[in-house]
Amino acid sequence: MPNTGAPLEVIAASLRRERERAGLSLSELAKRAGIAKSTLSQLESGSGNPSVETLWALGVALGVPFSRLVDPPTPRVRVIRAGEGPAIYSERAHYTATLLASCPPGARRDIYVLNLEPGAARESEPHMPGTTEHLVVSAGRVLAGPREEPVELGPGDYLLYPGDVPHTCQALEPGTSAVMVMEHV
Amino acid sequence: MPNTGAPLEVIAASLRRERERAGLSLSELAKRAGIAKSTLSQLESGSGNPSVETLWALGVALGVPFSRLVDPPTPRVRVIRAGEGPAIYSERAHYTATLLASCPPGARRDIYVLNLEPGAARESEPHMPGTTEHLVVSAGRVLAGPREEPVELGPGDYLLYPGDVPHTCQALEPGTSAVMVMEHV
DNA sequence: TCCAATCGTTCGGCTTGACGAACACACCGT
DNA sequence: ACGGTGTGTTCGTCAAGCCGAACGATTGGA
Repeated sequence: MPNTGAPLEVIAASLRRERERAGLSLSELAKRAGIAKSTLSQLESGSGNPSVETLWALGVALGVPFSRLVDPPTPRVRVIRAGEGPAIYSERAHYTATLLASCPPGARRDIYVLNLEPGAARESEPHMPGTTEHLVVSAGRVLAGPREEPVELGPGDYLLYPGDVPHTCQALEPGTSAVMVMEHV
Repeated sequence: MPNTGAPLEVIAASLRRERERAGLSLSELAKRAGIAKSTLSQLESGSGNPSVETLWALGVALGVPFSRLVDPPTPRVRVIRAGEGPAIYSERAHYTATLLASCPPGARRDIYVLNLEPGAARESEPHMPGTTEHLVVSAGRVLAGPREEPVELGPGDYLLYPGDVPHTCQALEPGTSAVMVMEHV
């Protein structure tokens, strides 16, 4: 469920936050971005519906990526011990996925720790279009990737593959574990 | 270097790409998004400078996050074997960071594999404001986190901490390795 | 005290994005 | 052949974003 919240208030808040963090005055930022300071004033006050070019110029002048202005910020510190955290089991494939960092507003990726045992492969149907998966093996050996062209990986190996096509993930040794970053770009 | 390329052509291309992927006609999408199809037509043709509300409505109707429309897409499959790939060394701290997936347009995260040996801690100065770091330990033990409140982690443990304040990372056992996701939200 | 500079706000104007209707075109069933 | 429905386009009108200037408020120095 992307696009949470009303964009205009978020933009207003983000704009003011980023500007103050940069230590710029409203006038100074407006000058650097090449827009009228009246425009910026109205934007920060929540009134107004900026065009993309205006927002873009502000993002450049602030030195922050565009999306920082339209998505709210993120939390602070968190620890999830091994074995803790929300886990997803699959008895069919001896498969455990622990969700470490779900996709909060402002991010577009999930981070999992996978614990796999040899046996039936975990066959995944396509996810949301545009998804890509990053896999880094911590221990053991896995056979993973697109269903037509899987790749065998060992400890330290890294694999990038599209998540919006059928793909597979299978342990080749006991005690296999890996880190997966699922990206919803 | 955020915000590459002119936004309007990117938006035009993204809009058409996402619409065709969703199997929607221009008229149908316009109706679902609650905007005039003439507006959408001009947007996809590259002319026009849409307001945020317009783009937002289109993002919702397409079921894609806002930023997908303003940033270009991503590649396909890649493998980086353990020991390969661009590595960053630090003889002071017995520290090796291998960049697996840099931050291409469309993504806002870097993925590293860290190989650490006990010794001097790696002290990091703050990165770009808004950066957060995710750390998953593969083997060994590490002491990492904000400089004032570091956390000790073992295999499978996960840690989230802000990257825009001073932080540290130190191996407590030989042969320590971890996966780090540096996020530039 | 007074002046100058900077802050952020508010007020007419010009420009432009968004809308709806009309348009040409392609396809399908009658 | 002929309506009928779908596509995506172009045109004129209206509303709104953006701009520049003027404004009151605050600060610091002469």
